[in-house]
Amino acid sequence: MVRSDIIRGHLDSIILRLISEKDRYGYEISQEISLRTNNRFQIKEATLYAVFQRLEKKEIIEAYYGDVSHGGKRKYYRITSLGKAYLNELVKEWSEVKEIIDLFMEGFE
Amino acid sequence: MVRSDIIRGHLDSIILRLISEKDRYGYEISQEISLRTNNRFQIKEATLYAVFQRLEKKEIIEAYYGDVSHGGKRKYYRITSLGKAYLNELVKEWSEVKEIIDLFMEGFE
DNA sequence: TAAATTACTTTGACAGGCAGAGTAATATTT
DNA sequence: AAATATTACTCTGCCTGTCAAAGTAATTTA
Repeated sequence: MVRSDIIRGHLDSIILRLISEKDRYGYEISQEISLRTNNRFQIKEATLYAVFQRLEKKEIIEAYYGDVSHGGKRKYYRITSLGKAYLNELVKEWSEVKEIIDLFMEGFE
Repeated sequence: MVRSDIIRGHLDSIILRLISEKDRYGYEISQEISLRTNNRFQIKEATLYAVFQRLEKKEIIEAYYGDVSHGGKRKYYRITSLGKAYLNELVKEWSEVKEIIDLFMEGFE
């Protein structure tokens, strides 16, 4: 299980990337992250909804209520065009971050 | 220039890695990071010295004063054996983090 | 000798992430 | 039918890492 403070800062990217595939609601995203990472990483509820608030405020995503549910009312998020551009930047940034950290980490041992 | 909140959490790794090569002092590390990343990343002074304090408290590094300097008195840091083990973990963790984030980021566009 | 550079320290603020507690609706079990 | 589990979202208050800003001090260069 990866520490969450090491993923910190990349949550926007992960969540946006999932929403960019298709509109999704919070609980679904949480499950999807656990599934795809094989439980090596789990996002905490409080964190997830904080990310939504942040991204919505910046108009990177927008919300609407779904009609069906198997529990509490689902709030779906879709990515805006601003969000798409932002995600694009984040993806580029990620490859730069990898390069930079690898500069130091590679060739160890 | 990479945002520092995206590097956040990896500073311990970067700094420890540099100290593990040889004993180093703060100002030197700061210069070395700028140099190796070609100024794509610069560590802020306040941050650097906060990292030292944190790592020293956890006995991951230890300090001693150097004799020569070209300015203020140099405080050198060396990595402890505990620190070596810790760095080992961090390096492993980094490759896991890369894998996980790539799970989401790859195949975009 | 004044200014620039090298070198370290401290304080207070901010932002992201989290534990914990709570609300609500639907599904399952008893 | 009632109790319990699951699905689904929200809010408050705390913790930690990073940083801007300001300061101290010694050495080098102009």
